[in-house]
Amino acid sequence: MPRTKPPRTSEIRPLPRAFFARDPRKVARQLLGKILIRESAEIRLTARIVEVEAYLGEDDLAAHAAAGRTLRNSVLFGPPGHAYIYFIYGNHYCLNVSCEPDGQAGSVLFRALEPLEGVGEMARARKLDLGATNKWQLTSGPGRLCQAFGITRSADNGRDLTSRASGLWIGDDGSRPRRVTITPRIGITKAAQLPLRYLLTSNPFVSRAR
DNA sequence: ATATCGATTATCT
DNA sequence: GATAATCGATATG
Repeated sequence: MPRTKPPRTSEIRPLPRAFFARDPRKVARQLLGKILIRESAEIRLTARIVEVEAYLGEDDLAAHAAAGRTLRNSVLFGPPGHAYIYFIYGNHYCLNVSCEPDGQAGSVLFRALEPLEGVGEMARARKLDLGATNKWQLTSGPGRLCQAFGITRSADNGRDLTSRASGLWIGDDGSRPRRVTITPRIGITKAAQLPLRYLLTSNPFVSRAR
């Protein structure tokens, strides 16, 4: 059955750290249908994860971990379940969650969300006039969803996404995706053929192929 | 409808 | 100095 109404807060439980201490491909697949939550005294934003990509360890030439550990990518090599945020093209932030056990690199990139709660706030953050027709523009892309959620590297890199207390976390409301499509990753030049992009089949909130 | 391009900066060669 | 896990705008069919 379609989920048109937002889940109740009490029904959403944080994903445990063990969920992320695995192969990014498995984490990516299972993150579909989960919920990204930003909450504070002033704001509550929730959105369902509808599109992600897996980035593997140092053997994955498309991954930031490919060149080994640096100051920028150190979160990738740390404990699982933490936010790795990077700045790209002089304009945009992108959000990953670290995977694999501590010491081993790997992550999942958040590419698109389906907005649930706080749509007005997201539109304000995106500087968009919200109409029924353009709701998908809020969070259909890795840069867009970060802007909608106010995610920046300085504020959020390294944040623990398994803790409600962190104010940015990933929850499970018990829903299970109906059908999943797997395609090559988008926007990369190296290892571009690997099928590591996971999305909810026919979901209108996924990003458009570029 | 698709194609191309400029913005703007952290990071790496 | 070149590149980049992008986006939004403009040009063209």
